[in-house]
Amino acid sequence: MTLKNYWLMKSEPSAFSFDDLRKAKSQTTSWDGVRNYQARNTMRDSMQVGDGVLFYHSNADPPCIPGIAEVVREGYADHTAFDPKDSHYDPKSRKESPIWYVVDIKFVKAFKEPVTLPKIRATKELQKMVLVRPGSRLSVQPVTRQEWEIILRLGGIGREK
DNA sequence: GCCAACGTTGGC
DNA sequence: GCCAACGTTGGC
Repeated sequence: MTLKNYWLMKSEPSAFSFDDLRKAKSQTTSWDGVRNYQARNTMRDSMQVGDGVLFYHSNADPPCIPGIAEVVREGYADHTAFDPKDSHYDPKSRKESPIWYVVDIKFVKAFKEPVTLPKIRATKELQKMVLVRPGSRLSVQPVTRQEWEIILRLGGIGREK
């Protein structure tokens, strides 16, 4: 048995919001368009079905985590890289040797109260989150189990399952 | 809208 | 392999 891991994934709500995920077909989406190698590696190599995901709204006012999702499909090729008409098209990525990967995530639950970035910054136990590390811009990043539980408590969900 | 910090690109 | 220039991210 493998232990469940936790992650945080950033999205600009104007591009794709947590509510978009809730309303999506099967409440599921493929996390496409990521063009950063570190984030790619995380999705390709580390994220597993059942892992918990904090959905983060960047460039929002205030930036916040509105709720949680879960990984429902592990890393596979990002098809948007193959499509010349797609804004994320990358001619260097070929179907026989893809460069970019996605995972699928599914809506799990909205927080009673979104956990805002100022709230996270003000919470002592969350000072070491990758999210608030100075200079960190990673769009897919690891979250510790402790951080996960604190965020859920702040969001009003409490202990999950 | 500004701009600092970061990642990538490409000339040499 | 260095590093300047450029594009992007994302908080404010």
